[in-house]
Amino acid sequence: MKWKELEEEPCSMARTIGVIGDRWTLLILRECFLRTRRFEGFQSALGITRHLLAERLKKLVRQGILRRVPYQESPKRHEYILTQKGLDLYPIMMAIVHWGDTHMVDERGRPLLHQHRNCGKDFDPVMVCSECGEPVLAKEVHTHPGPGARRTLTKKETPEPAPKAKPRRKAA
Amino acid sequence: MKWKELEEEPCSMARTIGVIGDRWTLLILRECFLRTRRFEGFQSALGITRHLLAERLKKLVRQGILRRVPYQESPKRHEYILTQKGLDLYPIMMAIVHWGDTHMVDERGRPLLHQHRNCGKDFDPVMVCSECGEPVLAKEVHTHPGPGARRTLTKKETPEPAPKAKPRRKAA
DNA sequence: TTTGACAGTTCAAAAATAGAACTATAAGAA
DNA sequence: TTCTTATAGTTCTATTTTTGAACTGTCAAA
Repeated sequence: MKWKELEEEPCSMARTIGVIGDRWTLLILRECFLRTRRFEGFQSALGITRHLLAERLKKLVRQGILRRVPYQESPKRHEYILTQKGLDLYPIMMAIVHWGDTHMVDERGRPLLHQHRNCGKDFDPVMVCSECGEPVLAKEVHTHPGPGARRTLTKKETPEPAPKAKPRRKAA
Repeated sequence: MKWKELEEEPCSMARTIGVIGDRWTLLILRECFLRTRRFEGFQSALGITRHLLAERLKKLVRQGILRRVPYQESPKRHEYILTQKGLDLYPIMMAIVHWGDTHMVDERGRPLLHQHRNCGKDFDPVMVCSECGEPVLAKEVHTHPGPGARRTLTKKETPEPAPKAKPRRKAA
């Protein structure tokens, strides 16, 4: 599977991964949410090669996640600002940070805390159900095909020549 | 920055990205949540090369995200099961899917719907504040250093030789 | 005895990334 | 005027990753 194809898969996850699913892109987006806007800012914060940075920024602009906005004439210079589509990535970023906070911290504790202006407290993100408001656990979720479905992902196009599913081995 | 170093950054996001932040790993994890457990299952569902699949599975096992469990003797065979640490990735997966559902669907609609067993309805994941229960918007969040902080990310080790920040250009 | 399922491993070729240098514009300093 | 610095890239080669395809080994069933 080529990465271009990913974006055409009938799977919202594959499509999203096709857009933001690589390490540098995720780190660039983290910087965006930390208010970095300029080429040099990204480069020095991340240590990414200038070549790759230029390429990734272009892709994010093409995808409508960042907007390239002029901030100075002669020489013309631009900064990169999150669009609404980009801002909508926030729950993904927070979910990633929260998993790291839970499973990847050392004895010193969390590197970064998040304060919710609304209530003034440091918080964790909690994923709840839009319908009943309760926290969602993986085990409580059943997936089923929606209108845009076809197959779950690539699945070799061959229509399963002979699905004979006889148990042929003794169980352990 | 090498990828090994990423995991040692004082940033929960960088550390998490070091573990799951590549395209194939995310797709493998998606398959895990769709109940795929075996090597051949992953391989045929994703079209990933066997070489990379073996490598990625090994890494996920090393990281404690998957457990390699024997399901048959002679020949010995194993399947890959999500640990609790792995199950905790669910909010990340759901956040990714939800962004795709919002921004990457075609006219046909969503490929996959998620039903919450608790309330019986198809739902969207909503990120709320653990303290006040309200949905969290990026603009309402203020980040500040926690106990494990040092710097936000790599930041060239040089301590800013001369940070003279005089405005030297006319604004646009 | 041959075939097929399963879970990998091996190896050459192609693609992506790293690292470093180079280009260009313009302001300010010497 | 010339030199240096800031910013935002581009270009080039070397290294690393990923792909694609074939190969290995165990066992069961035909």
